[in-house]
Amino acid sequence: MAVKRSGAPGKRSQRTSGRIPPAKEPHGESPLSRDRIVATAVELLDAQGLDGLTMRRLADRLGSGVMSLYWHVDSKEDVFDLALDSVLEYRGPPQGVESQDWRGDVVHVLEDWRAGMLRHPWSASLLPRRALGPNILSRLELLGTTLSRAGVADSDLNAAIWSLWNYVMGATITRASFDVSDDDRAAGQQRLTRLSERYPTIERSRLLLDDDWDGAFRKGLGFLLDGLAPARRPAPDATARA
Amino acid sequence: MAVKRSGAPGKRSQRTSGRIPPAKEPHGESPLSRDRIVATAVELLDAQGLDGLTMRRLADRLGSGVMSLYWHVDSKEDVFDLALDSVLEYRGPPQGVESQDWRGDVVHVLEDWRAGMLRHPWSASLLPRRALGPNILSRLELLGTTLSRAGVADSDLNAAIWSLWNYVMGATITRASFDVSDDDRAAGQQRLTRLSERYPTIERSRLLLDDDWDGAFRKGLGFLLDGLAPARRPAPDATARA
DNA sequence: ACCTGAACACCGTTCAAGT
DNA sequence: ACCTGAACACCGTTCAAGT
Repeated sequence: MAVKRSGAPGKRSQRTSGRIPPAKEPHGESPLSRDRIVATAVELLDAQGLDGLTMRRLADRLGSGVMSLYWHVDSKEDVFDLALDSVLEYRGPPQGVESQDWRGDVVHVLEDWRAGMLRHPWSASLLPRRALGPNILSRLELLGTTLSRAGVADSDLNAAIWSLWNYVMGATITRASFDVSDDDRAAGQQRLTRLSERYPTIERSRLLLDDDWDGAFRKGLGFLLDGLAPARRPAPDATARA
Repeated sequence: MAVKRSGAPGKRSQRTSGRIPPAKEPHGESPLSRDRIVATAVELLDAQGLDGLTMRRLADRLGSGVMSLYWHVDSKEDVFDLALDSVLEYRGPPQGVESQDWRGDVVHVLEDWRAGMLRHPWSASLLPRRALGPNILSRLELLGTTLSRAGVADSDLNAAIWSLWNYVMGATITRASFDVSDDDRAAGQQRLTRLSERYPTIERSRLLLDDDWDGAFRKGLGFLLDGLAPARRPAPDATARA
């Protein structure tokens, strides 16, 4: 029964930030560092996918021996956690402004989230398996404040947050996985057509051929937000009506 | 660039069904068969999780040499596909009845789906990575017909199906992953509390402590269905309006 | 403080045989 | 038709050393 560690700081917590780099970070044979390892891991994951990340390959790319990595990093699991969190960093939007458009705000937060994950297709499927890192927590926080400011009642807040989380994660994981090959989907639909007497409804609606992922994401999100709207407290200036 | 095969029948498609078993399937050293391999793989996955499935361990459990498996099965990937689809089998509900309660119907379909995946926690996270097997297609078909019968317009049908799919997948994957350890969530919330100035909203709402998964699932699904309701065509007997 | 190679206990799969 | 062991090219990580 593997127990997931929730991001314990690790034995040696060395932060590289705050010290001036020796003016030679770009390439060259710079010394190993936690940050460099994580950055290279992300490169490797982007290029080769989840299975492509290997401690040995990672060391190769860094021009070091495999075991050198283990000085900076606890395990391969650790590398996954760090890579994931580094990729989900969020540069907040103009937070000061009190927007009037709550729907637009929520949509923006979630589309940014989705886009961030799709830029690193391995990240979406990795995320739910891992402990929630600081960057994920701050995205959840942002979602929470946006919804709260939009007027969602406290008693509905958690359910609202999780329902949006579920929607975004489901959509993004699905999209990132299917995106591998469109031929596949076409082949799938063809198979469907051949079996149209078994799956008449989704065959008729051409469910597997619809490739407007962004549009479908927005439309479905619209449904969910429509359903969420009544959960909002009546705005101060609106007529109260249960 | 790994290409996902969409369930091609494989070189040797041998169906065991339709022949009378030699009256000794239960244990004993029955001969290897595709079905026996798949069943044992599911056992192993249930017991040890995704990483626990190994061709070598699988062969051990079956009392055979490793390479014997490869006669019945193309690869480990193949085993995953077969195990997944076998677990998602759907014994349809009383299909004949024309229910009046479209919401109840949809909720039932989706809760059954979720429950099925949670019975095999590895299945949810595996599903989106794989080609859609026949059993998944028939669940999508069932969802489609239920929505269609409920009156969802054809032009909204695909978006409605995918939004519900996204929701169910996101919820189930999240639940199946977090379920490993509750201590973790508690620890997470404690860390949150320590950092409450950074995440005040979700700290206050105790987002990470809420452990009523089933309730949250149903409530969020309620939001989504509320939003979906207007997408229905006015029922024949209702007053048409917009 | 940081890096290393040898070694261990594993993997999935190819291949050439066995019955 | 079905099963097998040896072998290959990999894994992550421990350990005992090196500087």
